[in-house]
Order: sequence, then C-alpha cells, then structure tokens
Amino acid sequence: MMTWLPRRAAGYRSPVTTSIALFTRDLRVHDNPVLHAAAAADRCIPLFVLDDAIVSSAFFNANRAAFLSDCLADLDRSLRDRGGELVVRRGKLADEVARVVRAHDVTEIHVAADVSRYARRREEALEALGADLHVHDQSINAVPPLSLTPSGGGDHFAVFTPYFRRWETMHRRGVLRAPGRLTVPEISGEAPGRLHHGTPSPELAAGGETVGRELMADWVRTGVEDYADLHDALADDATSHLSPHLHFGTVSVTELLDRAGTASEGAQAYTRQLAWRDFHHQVLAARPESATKDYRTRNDRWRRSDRDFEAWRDGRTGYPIVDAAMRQLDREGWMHNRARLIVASFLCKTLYLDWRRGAQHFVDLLVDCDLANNQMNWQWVAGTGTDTRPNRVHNPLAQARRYDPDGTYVKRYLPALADLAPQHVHEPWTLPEEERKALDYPAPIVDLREAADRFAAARSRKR
DNA sequence: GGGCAATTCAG
DNA sequence: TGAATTGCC
Repeated sequence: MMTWLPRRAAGYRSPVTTSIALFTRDLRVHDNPVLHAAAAADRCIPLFVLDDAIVSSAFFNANRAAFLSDCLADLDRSLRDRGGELVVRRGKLADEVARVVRAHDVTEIHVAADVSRYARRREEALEALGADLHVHDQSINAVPPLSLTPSGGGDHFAVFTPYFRRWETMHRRGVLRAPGRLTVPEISGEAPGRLHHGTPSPELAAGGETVGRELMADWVRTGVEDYADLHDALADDATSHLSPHLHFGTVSVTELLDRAGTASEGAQAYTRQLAWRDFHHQVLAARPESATKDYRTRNDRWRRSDRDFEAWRDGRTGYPIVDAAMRQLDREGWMHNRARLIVASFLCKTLYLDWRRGAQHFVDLLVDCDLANNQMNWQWVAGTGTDTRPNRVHNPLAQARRYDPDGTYVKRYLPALADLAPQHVHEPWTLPEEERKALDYPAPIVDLREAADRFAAARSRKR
C-alpha cells in the first residue's frame, strides 16, 4: 500500500488557503460579510446549496422558487464579472459542502450566523467538516434577535415601542464593499439552471441583486421621503417593494438603513418598519412555537367554515377591498401591506376563522414571506400576538374608504367593478337592484354588524 | 441593588 | 388591558 497522508492530519498546513463562501439568505456581492472575508483567501469558492430540506418544506412555494432562481442567476453573473462564478449544488446541505471541501482542499468555510433551529443545526454540521468554520455577523436583521432584552428582565421584548427605543441606539457595522477580483479554482463552469417548483404568479416581480439595488437606489432617492404620507395609500403603491429582496438578502438591511437615513419623516417611518421586522424576529427566536401556537392565547374557538375560507382565499367575499387584495396576491405573489392588514382582519375578526389558515395561505403565495413576520403579523391582527389591544377590529369598509377613496385599487384587480362610481365601488350592494344584478360580482358573504357582535360575544364568553 | 407599586402609553 | 419603565424604599 502506498503511503498516503490524510490531508487534515495533525500539523499539516496547506500551502494555499481555499475558502468556501457559503451563501444562505445573503444572495449578494455588496455588503456581504461572508463573501468579503472568504474572498481574502488565496482561492474562494462561492457556493449555494439548494437544500432538500428547504425545497420540500411547507414554507417553500412557486413564487419564492422563481425569485430564488433569478437571485442565483444574477449572483452568478456578478461573480463572473469578478472572475469567479457561483457553484450551485442540490441535496443535503452538509453532504454537498463536505463534497466540495474534500474535492478542493478547502481550509475555511464562511457562513452568516442565524438563530433559527435549522441554521443552528447547519452550523453544527459545518463544524464537523474539518475546515475552519467562520460564522460572520448575521445578515438578516440590523439588530440580531435576542441581542436586546428589557432592562426589567425577560428574554425578549413583547411590546414594540420600548424595543424600538433601544433598537435605535444600537451601533450598526459599516457597509462593506463588493470584492474586486475573485480567484475560483476550476470547478464546474456551468451557470445555475432554473428551479421549477410549480407555476409562479403571472406578474411576479423579478429577483436578484441587480434588480434589488436598482429598487433600493430609486427608493432612497425618490420614494422614501413620502413614505410617512403615502405608505397606506393602496392605489399609489408607494411602498418600497424591497421585502423579497430583504428576505433573500439581495439587498442588505444594513446598507438600506444607512442609505435611507433619518432625515425625512418618511425615512423615519420606514426605519420604524424595518425595526418591526427585527422585533418580530426576536419574538419568534425567543418563542419559536409562536409560528403555530397563539403567542398569548385569548382562548378563541375559531369557526371552521371551508366555504367562508375558500371565498376569502379566492377573492369572492363580496367585499371589494378584500377581494381585490386577494386577487393581487394571486396575480403578483405580493400584497400591499395595508391590504394584508385588511384581509387578515377580515379572516380573523369578521369571519372569525383561525389565523393559522390565513397565514398558511400567505406562506403558499407570498414571494417575500418570512416566517417570523408573517406569523407574528397574523397573530397581531388576530389579537393573539403582541398587540396590546387584542379586541381591535378593522372595519373593511372604513379601511377601504380611507385608504382607497376613489376605488382605484379595487378596480385594478376587480375589472367587474371598473365602471362603478366612488360611492358604490366599495359597497356594490348599495346599487339599484338591476345594476347590481348586472354586475359579475358576488353579494357579501357576511354582515359586518352581525360579525362584530359574534366576535365580541365569543371574546367576552371566553375571558 | 432587588423588589415592588405607580405611572405611562400602546400600530 | 398589560408590558416596560421609573421611582421609591
């Protein structure tokens, strides 16, 4: 038998350093601590593993698969511009990384920190591969979950405002440059193919860092200053549309906060929204069971009506503001934030159906769907979350008149109502009999007065 | 400085 | 209504 030294035998030092930059939810070359550090090695392998565990989970969907495909293709182009490429593998993450480690004498693995159980296991598995593991600042939040606790004790904040006061005082790291040239060992040479995972929404936005950075640039230049005034105006759609980019890390939240600044009222309001994201992440990190269980139960005995749920899901409730929003979700894989609030409240408070069903439908369609934000916002609306006013009900008509006064938003997604005057568009049942019958639009499935009474009665009975 | 009541204020 | 902070001992 020939003498053969294991590569990682004690005392052995490879003459060259070879790193893996393992991309996770940071699919960008700018302001990426992982890539920045990994690129300092002699050779660097930018790697993304499409983990079977994620692809087969109930939290993956066709829209996120399509968006992710865009992200990987764009990342590959950016890396090729720098002399590198993106290596994409599919399978069990640790196995795939191990294969690359063995095949290319990898000496160091760089990855971003993350608090989810999945991510902690990933770290353990990477630790066992023999190369030095460098876990960098997490990229998902501006302030990492569980790094702030109330001064009076407790492992997390349960109310937003005191959290935000502390959040604002936290130091943020500086924004990192994209690496210049990369030296990647001879490896695969093939651009990542598209991932097929069902049919995406027809008007799904494109993904990728290039698109994300353009959106960010436009947003900080012309959008954010009006955010305070316009963020709830449904028809204007004057929100950033950056949520899927924040989810996949094609835009860095640290860079975004830096560039948005706090000069205008709009920038301050927007910063607050980004802090809500971190707030929800720290709630779910501390109470992971809140993804499926009431954070604070109100002992609701939710109705179980498939008929009502399906009418809501398919945009056939007879309330135009609700139905338009559900059509937007179907068409774009995205929904205006104010509309999310309205439809969620309609499901939980008006129809009195379980928030989990609604949350799961969002998970199934939203391109930006983030578990912590989705579940905790649903719980907030349902009154089982961190809202300190658990009985608050959003009246869909009041919301519609206030945030879509002339019905432009409703008409955009419900062409059947295109010719209605503003005073009828949100309540087509007020039209004269014949005109109403001529509309291809259903009658309301529920009476708001009765629904409010039902909710109040259910809540008072159970306290 | 720990523990408690009072106070403040919340998407 | 209840969480967080503040003020008091």
